Amino acid sequence: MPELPEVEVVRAGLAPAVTGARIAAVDVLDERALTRHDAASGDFERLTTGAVIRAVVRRGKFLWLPIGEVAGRIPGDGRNDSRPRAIVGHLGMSGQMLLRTPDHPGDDRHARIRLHLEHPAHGELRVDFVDQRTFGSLAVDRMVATADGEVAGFSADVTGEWARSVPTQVSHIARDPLDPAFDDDLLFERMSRRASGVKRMLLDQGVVSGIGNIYADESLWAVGLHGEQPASSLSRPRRVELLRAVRDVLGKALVEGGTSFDAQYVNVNGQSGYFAHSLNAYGRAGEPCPRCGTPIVREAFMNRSSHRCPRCQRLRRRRAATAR
DNA sequence: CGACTAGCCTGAAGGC
DNA sequence: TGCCTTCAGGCTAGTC
Repeated sequence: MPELPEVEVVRAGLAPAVTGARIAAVDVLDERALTRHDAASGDFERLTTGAVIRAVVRRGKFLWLPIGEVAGRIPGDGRNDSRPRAIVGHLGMSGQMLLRTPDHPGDDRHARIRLHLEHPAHGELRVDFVDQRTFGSLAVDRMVATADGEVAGFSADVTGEWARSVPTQVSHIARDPLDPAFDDDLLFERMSRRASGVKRMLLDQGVVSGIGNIYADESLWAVGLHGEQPASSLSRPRRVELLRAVRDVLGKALVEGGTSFDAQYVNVNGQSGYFAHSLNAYGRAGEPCPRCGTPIVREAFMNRSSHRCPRCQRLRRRRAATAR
């Protein structure tokens, strides 16, 4: 469930608590949480233990924590590679980053990885990576300079030496629509070359990141577009409209998620339904469209579901294609 | 290169 | 009561 707004809530909650903290110890409780960690680069525990967390950064649905040296020691493999590293995290479907006190009972059935931290101001604390369905993961990764030279993602501090670097695992992920460096014209241009449906494109993290099934459906509902409408068939004004809707939907969800956020408990499971009460199409099959009253329909799409209003969101075929 | 799909995974919910 | 199927869906790797 976590899409851009939920991941940003996690980032914003985590950042003040862990920035500047030293990783005193690491418990890997389930190796499956390290599926994206390249074992050849070194042992996850060894690469992280002793490191200091410099920031918490997000691009789309990816989070990363740049880590640096502490007390004269550079955590690493000793191969004298000075490129900075980061702990990269993806929450997958059910991942959570739970901020806890060190004495919190360790009875979490789905706790996969624990980071025991020492913060100069806040003392000892713990970050538990909890993930029921194990689609999420943590990894240590090298950082590379961003292709456009701009700040890599969203964080409070954009002046650190890591600010214009992105983990290699995230380098192929496009910027998200709320990123100040997002290139609107580049997106519109790429749409011209997309014969596939506009929803498929919205979900392609290499084109525009941060959007999942929920906010894709909501954005398409907002502008009255059918998800199977070929991206290349949209006029420029329609593309502009769609991007504006995406930003609006993500932004509103962010505000709502942010207001219901409890700093002591970073929950991204969607259980508290950050945005659930303001959904217009997603998950509302059979219920009246808030705009026209026609029942919302649910349709199979890419091994999941699409929700749309059959009246407001019609497929508009080109005249040439339907000529009889 | 773009387009598209299988597979990864667990727990809740519904049918019989 | 209990077994079975379906559903949730982000991402990667692979084919065409």
